[in-house]
Amino acid sequence: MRPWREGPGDRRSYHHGNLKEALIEAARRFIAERGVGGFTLVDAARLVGVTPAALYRHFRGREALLEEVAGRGFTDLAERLARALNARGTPLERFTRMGEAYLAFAEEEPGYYAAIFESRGLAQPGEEAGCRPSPFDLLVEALQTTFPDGFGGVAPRFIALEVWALAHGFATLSASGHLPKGPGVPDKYELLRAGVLALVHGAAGGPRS
Amino acid sequence: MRPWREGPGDRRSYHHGNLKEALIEAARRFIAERGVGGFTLVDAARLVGVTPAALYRHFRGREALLEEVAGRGFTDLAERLARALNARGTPLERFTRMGEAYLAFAEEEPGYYAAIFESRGLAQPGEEAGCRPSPFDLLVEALQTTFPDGFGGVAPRFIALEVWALAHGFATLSASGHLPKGPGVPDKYELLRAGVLALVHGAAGGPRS
DNA sequence: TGTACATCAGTGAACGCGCGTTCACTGATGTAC
DNA sequence: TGTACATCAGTGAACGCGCGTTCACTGATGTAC
Repeated sequence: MRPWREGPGDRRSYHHGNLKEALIEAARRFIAERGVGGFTLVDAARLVGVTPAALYRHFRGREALLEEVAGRGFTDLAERLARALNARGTPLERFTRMGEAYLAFAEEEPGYYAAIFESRGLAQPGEEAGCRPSPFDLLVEALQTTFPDGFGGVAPRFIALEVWALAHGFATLSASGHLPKGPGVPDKYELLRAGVLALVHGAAGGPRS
Repeated sequence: MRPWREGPGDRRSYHHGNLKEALIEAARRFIAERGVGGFTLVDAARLVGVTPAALYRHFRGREALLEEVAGRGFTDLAERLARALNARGTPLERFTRMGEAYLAFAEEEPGYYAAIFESRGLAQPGEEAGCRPSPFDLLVEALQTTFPDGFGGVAPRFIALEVWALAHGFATLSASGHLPKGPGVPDKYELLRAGVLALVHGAAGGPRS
């Protein structure tokens, strides 16, 4: 976490040149370390090598910066999911990789992940129509194309909520360190894969005994 | 949220008499409203009708109070789960009620729920042996007695992690308002019930097609 | 029952700190001529 | 190419605020005699 510009003797210029992006990046890192509540404008400005007041040239305030971070995270997540879904492989393989991409995003970008759920959530892509599909929409779509025979009369949105809750559960439990770890213990990727298959097939078949 | 003792003219006595309990109660409420990070000693003291300094007669500091709240929540949750598990009904009914009790706890006691996951988690009942079983232990035990035939070679702890992640996912998504609500939409209780059944049977049977 | 006194749970004032935000300012940039 | 000037992105000092924590204190309680 080296500041963009070093100490006062070392600054490249009076103008930063890329301050808005640098502040968003700093916020993302601090939220990852300390959570949304622990994030502070003063820290972000210091990391970037700028006075706290400089921030107000680019954002209306703390809340606006957080919203911007959440927006970036939202877009990033949607892109990752879409990429996994559109990759090579059988529909089931691609669907499985989408789940892995979700967990990987939460693990690699905990700042984004926290910011997203603090503000907007996963469902609303934007107010106006014509936007890119939201992560949740992508999940519903993926379920429909991966399992064209349906789920025994159960709505895809219902299954999507199950899958999403499971993935979110593993993501948050893992982030807070509450998931057991070790050599013989299955990790969250394995757990999610098995769980999603069970949810998908269990819904179609119902109880067996 | 009326203070325990009203304004200065109205105080029952110089000594509060029940300050420790009252502070824990106040903390629980404030954490429920604003999260662990948003909880403040000053607010808790004010709600109870006492100087912030009075708190230090009963707790070493903010962190100690939070730990106490987490401990209460941990015990309360374990009791609720055990009660659901030991009630009348078939094993499956009791197991189902345990899941409902978990969601109800997270909904009715969001302060406890947040405090638990901020500090200790669900698994460790205490350092020394001979403690009451933790909520997670209860879940594993319930799975074993409810499904004595096992899960097709899958370890009960594996299934327990799946079920727990699903329940935690619904609990947190619901708490942050990210679960769709409405007349025709299934609520989290219904979702959890269906999901748990799918997880349990899906694990035993594997993919069907 | 009444008095002296130790114990202890509160008070209230003060502290140092870091926060988000504001303001008048100044240094750098880039455009017009 | 050189100069004047408008624009704008930063500075730095200051603000009011609420926080957690400390300290010497004081009022209430309960016990010993």
